[in-house]
Formats: sequence, C-alpha cells, structure tokens
Amino acid sequence: MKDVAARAGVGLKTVSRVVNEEAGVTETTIARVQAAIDALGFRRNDSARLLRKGRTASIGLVLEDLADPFYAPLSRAVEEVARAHANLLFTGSSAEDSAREQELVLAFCARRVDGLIVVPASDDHRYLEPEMAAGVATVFVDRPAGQITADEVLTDNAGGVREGVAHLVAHGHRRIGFLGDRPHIHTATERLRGYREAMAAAALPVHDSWVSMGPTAPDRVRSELERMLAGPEPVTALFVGNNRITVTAVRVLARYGRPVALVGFDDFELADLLRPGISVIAQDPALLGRTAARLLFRRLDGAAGPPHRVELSGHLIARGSGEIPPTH
Amino acid sequence: MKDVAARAGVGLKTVSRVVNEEAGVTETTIARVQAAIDALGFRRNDSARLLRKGRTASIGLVLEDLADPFYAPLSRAVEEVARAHANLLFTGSSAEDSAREQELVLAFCARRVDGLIVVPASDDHRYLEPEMAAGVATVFVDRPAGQITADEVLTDNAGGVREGVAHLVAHGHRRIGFLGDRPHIHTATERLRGYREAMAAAALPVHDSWVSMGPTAPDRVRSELERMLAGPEPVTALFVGNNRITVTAVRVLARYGRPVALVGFDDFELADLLRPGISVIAQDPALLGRTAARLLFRRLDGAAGPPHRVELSGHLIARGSGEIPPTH
DNA sequence: CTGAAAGCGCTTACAG
DNA sequence: CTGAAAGCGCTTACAG
Repeated sequence: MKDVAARAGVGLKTVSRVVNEEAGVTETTIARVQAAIDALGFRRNDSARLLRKGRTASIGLVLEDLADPFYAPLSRAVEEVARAHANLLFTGSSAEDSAREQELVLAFCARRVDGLIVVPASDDHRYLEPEMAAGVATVFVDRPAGQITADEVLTDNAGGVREGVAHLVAHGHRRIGFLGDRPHIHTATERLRGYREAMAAAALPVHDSWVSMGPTAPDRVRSELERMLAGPEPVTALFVGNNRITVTAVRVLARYGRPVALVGFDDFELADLLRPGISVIAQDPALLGRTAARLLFRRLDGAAGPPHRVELSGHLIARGSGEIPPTH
Repeated sequence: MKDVAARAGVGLKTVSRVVNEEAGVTETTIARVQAAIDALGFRRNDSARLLRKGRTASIGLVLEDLADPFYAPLSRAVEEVARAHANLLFTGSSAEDSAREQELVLAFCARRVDGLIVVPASDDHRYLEPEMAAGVATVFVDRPAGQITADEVLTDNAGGVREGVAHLVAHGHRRIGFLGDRPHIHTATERLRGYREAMAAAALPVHDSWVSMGPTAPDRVRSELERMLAGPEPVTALFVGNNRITVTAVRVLARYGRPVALVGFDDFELADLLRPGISVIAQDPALLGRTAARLLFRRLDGAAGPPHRVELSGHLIARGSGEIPPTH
C-alpha cells in the first residue's frame, strides 16, 4: 500500500479510501491510484485490515468428522449462513477426542475468530470461559456444553427414541434391543434414556443383555448383535443408536435367517431402496447447522440475553423394517 | 501484551520470549510474566503474530459442495494433512458456480492463506495468476485448472469409464446408454469420452438417443432414463456418470419391469446392500485429497520445479448390477 | 478533498 | 539475560 501511495504520489490514507471505495476522492485521484494498484498488482491484506478493525469476519466450526454423512450437511448449512454474513469459515474435526477439540477451538480463538460453533467431543468446556468472556460468541450444536452454560441447539434425542420404540411396541414387539454409541457421548446416553423410558411406559422389562453401548466399529456391532439374537431371550426388534451402527446392523441382519424389526436413529441416503426399507427417526442436520449459525450471528449482531437453548425434534419415517412383526 | 509487560515490570520482548518459550529468560522472570499472563487472561493474537511473520499457517479449500458424499472425505483428508503441518483450514463450497469459486478463492487470498486447494467450478483460472505469482501455492484437484498450468491431482476418468463399459460389453450388451452430468464439467466430458472410446473399441454404434448430459436433478434423470428405455432402440445397459445420478437411476430402475444392467462412476455407501448390488468404478476421494494436500505442502516447504500432474486410477467393483445380461 | 501521525498486537534486528 | 525502536499492512481520529 505504501508502494502504491508512493507511485501514485498520494498519501496512504488516500489509497485506503480508494481501495475501500470511500466517498470524497476526486475522479482523477482515483484513476491515478487505481493505475498504481494495477501496475503493482496490489491486493489488500485483509488480515492486516481486520487486525486494525477488531473483527476478523471469520468463524470456526469444530465437529466430530467433516466426512460423516450426518455432519457434512450441517457444515454446509453453517457455511451458507456464514457466507450470507460475509464471513469466512474455518473447519476442523475433533475425531471424538476432547484434547483435539480443545486444541482446535483454542487455535481458532488465537486467530481471533468472531464466533465458534462447536459439536462437543469434550464434556468440560470451562477452558472456553476466558475466550467467551473476551467476546468470542459460541454456540454448541448437536450436544450440550459441558460445565458451562451457553447457547445450544440440540435435537430431542430421548423423545425421538421414545417414538421409535413405541412404534416397535405397537407392532407387537416385547423383546426390543438397544444398540448404541459409547456412553460418554451425550446423544448416545440420551437415546438410551429414551429407550428405557419407552420400555417402562409400555411396562416391558429390559434385560441387560438387550442393551449394548460402545464403539461403532463394525466388529463390535456385529458380535453384540449376534449375542442379542442368540441369547435365551433373543430380541425380535432393535433400536439402533445412529447411522454408523445402522449400516452395520443392516449388513448383519441381511445374512440372518429370521426377519428382525429395526428402527435406526438418523436417516441416510438409500434407506428407502433397501429391502425392506429402513425405518428411522430422522433429524435434519442442515437445520441444526442453520439454526446454530443464525443464533451465532444474532449474537454477533449484538443480541444480548441469557444463554438460549433450542430443541429440534426428530420424526419417524416408516419404510418397512420397523413394521416387521415379531417372529417368535 | 503491553499490559502484561507493564504488570510484570518487564519489556515487551520479554513477554514475547516467555509466550514463545524462547531460551534465555531467568526462572524468576518467567514466573513473574506468567503470573501477569494468568492474572490478565492474556491470549496471544496469532493473527498479529502471523502478520509480522509473513506466513499465516492456513490454507483454503474450495470445492463443489462440502456436503457431497464424494467431497466430504476429500475435505477430511485435506484437513488431516493440514493438521499434520500445523495449518488451519478454511473451507468453502462453490456450488458449481464459477463466480462463487472466484469470490471464495480471492477472499482466501486476501486473508493471505499460504496455499489453496481448488476443485474447479470455473474453466478459466487466469484470475489466480497474480496470486500465484505473489507466492500462493495452489493445487487443483479432481478437475484440471483452466487456461493456466498448475499442479493437478486428477482421476483417470476416461480410463475408468472404458473399463466399466468394456465390462458391460463383456456381459453381452450392445446397446449401452450413457447418462452424465452437465457437459461444462470437465469430469463429465472426460467420462463421456471414455464411453465413446469403449464403444468404438468394441465396434459398437452409439445412437444419439443413448447419450444424455445434463443436471443431476432427479426429474431430468428420470425422464432421460425413461426415454432411453422406451425408444425404438432401447438400451439394455447403462453407464451412469456420477454418484448423484446413480442414486436416482437406481430408484427409477427399481420400479421398471425388465432388469437393466448398470455400472456407475463413484462408489457409495450401501451399494453392496442393494439387490442387485451396484457395480461401480470406484475412486478414492480421501486419497485424492491427501495427495493434493501433500503436494501443496511440499511446495510450501520449498519444492520448486514445473507444475506436477498426478493421475490416480479408478477400479471396477462388480456387485451384480453390472453383470446382468441383456434381456432383449 | 487529502494526508501525517498514532495505533491494532505482535516480531525482528540490535544494542546493552 | 533484557529491552527500546522499528516495522508487518492496514485503519482511526484528526487536522488542514
């Protein structure tokens, strides 16, 4: 910019005015400055600009896995809202590792993002308190913040599962299994709670052997499923805790002799094309992301007030697998 | 930092030394500075730091759609490589709009990203020449750069399609249709070329009515497919140009009376669980992203030399749909 | 309409 | 071992 000013024979401030299209510069001066800009290939450094301005016009998004079919549309929705507000988006995957989540969040804060959208991997976000106190707007999405109160956009996980389990009960099932993700994940535990509540509401017992919480690794899902189907009190139906597990469960059941009813949490592409179609409790990941991002920008636009909590609800999509009657 | 220095009663440079863990500061001084840092809740501003340092330790990724099941794993792979190099990642979706691609790319450059990974939507990247001349390392991935020479990581699209079409020919098909994406997309045209080459190699004619290039919107795919299946020379097999189209084609064929053979470009989850399983030419999006990112960081580490072009190859996965014999 | 000075928050190059 | 000055590339607040 200094070079441009020198070449155009004007002051720094005048170059700044031209670059920012501020009013009050003569046509001839503009032309002279513009010529110098073109000749020198000058490109304004927005980082320097924003250092002076205070805001960076960027937000950070931390989620579990950018490649996950659930989080990918959420990211895209956040991106669209950020774009509408002329903000750039940093993204990072925590890989379900709380240390990595913190590392990413603090790295974004060190770059002075204006805001943060976080799908927590950690269950303790007190490390964020100084940042939030310093003015970094933060919205938690999909899972609640740990040990602090903050804006949150969540799905009613327990409610969704209750609906799914009640659906299986309505189709005559009494021995219903629950196959979920690791218990330290908030949504996994909430979904388990919904299962227990629905079973209790139907006055049905829950055998320990019908419940399994753990990694979504196919090997584990396979063996746990086989155990539930082979025991002395085999399940005739399953509620499955997320899309990763559903996919594996469907693979296992495809090779199993008897039909087993199944309802999964989270919709997925082609669920309607399988035979039977897979019944699911669907949430809308894009809506989750969009809602969180809008809330974030309302905060950045100055909306004060206590932490806001939005709860979205899932809904049942019946496609066949959840309507299979009990076989024994 | 000024406040910390004042409170600790030291110079600015000493605070800088402590924050950066540079050698040559007394234990007692460190303790005093650290106490001031804690008391004031000081957090270093990396943007300011990097302004002075020259590099921003961030890269930008522009692709078609962050939510697309093909690009999501590519993004994640880029992210992992960036992380290994202690870089932060900006992401943005061009939505197949060349103006939006340019806007994103230039916004990233204005923030002075060190490097750029671009899945082009545009066919003219001359707008990037000043940026590249100014030192922004750039790698194009999945599709080539337009009107400039640059580092590229591509898939051998034509070769993949030749393999797929030859597979259909080997199973006895002579009337094979091609249903592809819009012709201005480089990969779409390359795949069409592979189709024509394979048909020619098998000495088979190609009817105009067997080829359709256009938007992946389900309505269009459906009507074009119905046309190909209903004409006077109906196709008995289809090569389908990408995963978006494949999904719709599978839906349409599921309701069609006669079995139609199908091979699609790009693998997708659950392709093996459909009946029949869907045969595809699979590429590895994560490998594409990883390769591009590694090349980018080699450039950033100083690797000189002319533009480098890497071509990865796809491979056929036979699952049933591509092995259906002709029915008439 | 235009520009010189000070400052955003840090680091570099130097001197003590 | 420590710090004052200058500078990264811009904008703000003023003065003319």
